[in-house]
Amino acid sequence: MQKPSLPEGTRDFGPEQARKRAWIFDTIRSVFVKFGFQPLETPAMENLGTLTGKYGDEGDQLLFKILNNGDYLKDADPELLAAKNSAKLLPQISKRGLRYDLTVPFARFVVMNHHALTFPFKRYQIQPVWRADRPQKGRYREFFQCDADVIGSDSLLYEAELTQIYDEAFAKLGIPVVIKINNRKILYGIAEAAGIADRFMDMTVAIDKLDKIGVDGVRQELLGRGIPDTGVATILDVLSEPSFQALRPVFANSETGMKGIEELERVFHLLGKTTLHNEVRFDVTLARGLTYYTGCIFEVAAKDVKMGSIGGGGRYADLTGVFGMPGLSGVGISFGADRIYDVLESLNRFPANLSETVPVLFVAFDDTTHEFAFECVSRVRAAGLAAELYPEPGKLKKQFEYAAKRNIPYVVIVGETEMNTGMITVKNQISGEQTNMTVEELIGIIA
RNA sequence: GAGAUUGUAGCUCAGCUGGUUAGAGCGCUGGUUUGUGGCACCAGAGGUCGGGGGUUCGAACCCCCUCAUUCUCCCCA
Repeated sequence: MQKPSLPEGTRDFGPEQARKRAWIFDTIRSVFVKFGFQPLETPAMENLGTLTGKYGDEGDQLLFKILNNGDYLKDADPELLAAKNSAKLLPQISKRGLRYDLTVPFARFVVMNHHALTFPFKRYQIQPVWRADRPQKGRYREFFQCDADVIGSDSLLYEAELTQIYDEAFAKLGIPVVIKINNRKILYGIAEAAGIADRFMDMTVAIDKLDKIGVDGVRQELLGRGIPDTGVATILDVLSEPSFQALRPVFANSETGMKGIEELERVFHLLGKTTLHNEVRFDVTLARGLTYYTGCIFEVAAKDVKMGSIGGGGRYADLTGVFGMPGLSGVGISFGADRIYDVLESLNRFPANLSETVPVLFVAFDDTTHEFAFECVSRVRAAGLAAELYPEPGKLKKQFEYAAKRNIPYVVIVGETEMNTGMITVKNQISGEQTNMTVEELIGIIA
């Protein structure tokens, strides 16, 4: 007899948790639908070639690979095997992997189905993704993402609308957030102004850490990455600017940087015509790791809770290009459902009524009354309402304890008297009040 | 991949510098109540002390190995 356990970084979700999670998904989905996004589902596994090379070297490391079926070593190169060369051996023993995010499978889907799609194509997708990461606070190896992406339009309207979606969804979820916006073009402009356009990636990785390691930390990081003193000075100077408008003089010689400012200007202009519940803030230090972002980038942080970002996204000018279909611009956002769950739990913001299961439980004394109770419970269900009948007639104590543990607010007692008169005894579990009535009257109460 | 942390009953945890039959609270089962849950009281079940090896007269406690957890770095939702 072995002790059962779960793989590292995965979890079961009991009834209570599953209800709360369903509420999160339903809430987010309702906002997606309101903005005209259509549902999409893709397989848990993709061909490995679809996934590799999309998330950088580090991302490839974090992909879960699926071992081929059957005699998977049959075609393996003996030399590679002997040399224990895992990297080169991999394609010979694994041709599939678990999806790492929902964006790349979406791009794959669009390329495969572009003939049947109407552009701009707006889809939402709520499914688990897997990363072979080291689990820690707010980080799991299996977690759900809720994505909304538009592909086939470069209109900045969508940047504004996706911001609205974030704002509305988090308002509905009851989580106060800050929605941070930046633009990769602005980051590139800074790199150009600092004369280190070729070290763009190094720069973004470094300044992304500002709120974590401080100005001095960023300076060390930049210098450590081999960026010259003059460049570092320019970069640190820019980081203190709270407004993207102030960057205009810096971008005097950077066409890309100016374009970034114009894009943000347009997005904020549109957002200015609506009312938002949460703060939307330009943040020059927002960089985000994924390599394919080219325009606006988003990140959502919960206020008052120490947690990594609970949402992120951005514009990618050419995501489908790697699948042989260049020129399709896309923009999307993602909600981290598992972290949102953790935030709601620590904020104690889940709606109270989520713990209620069914409104009424029928209990009986013997086989005869049990059968009559079965008729009664069926009539309640026929009226479209949820109801349960305790499986065994007999001791009331046991049946009442069951009702209490299940948080069932009404218990109907069906005995000989009730059966003969048709007047069932209905007990309100919260007030303790007990009254006789017909099944129809009960239906009226719980409806 | 690197570092730290924790692992004792179903759950949360005590368990002294190594010393007899390893404890508590909650939960669970039965009873006080064969037409009434929460409260109270009574009784009871439940533990290879994560696993393996070692030191010792003696190990939950010390040492080594191993597995797992949680957290930090890297990176990310």
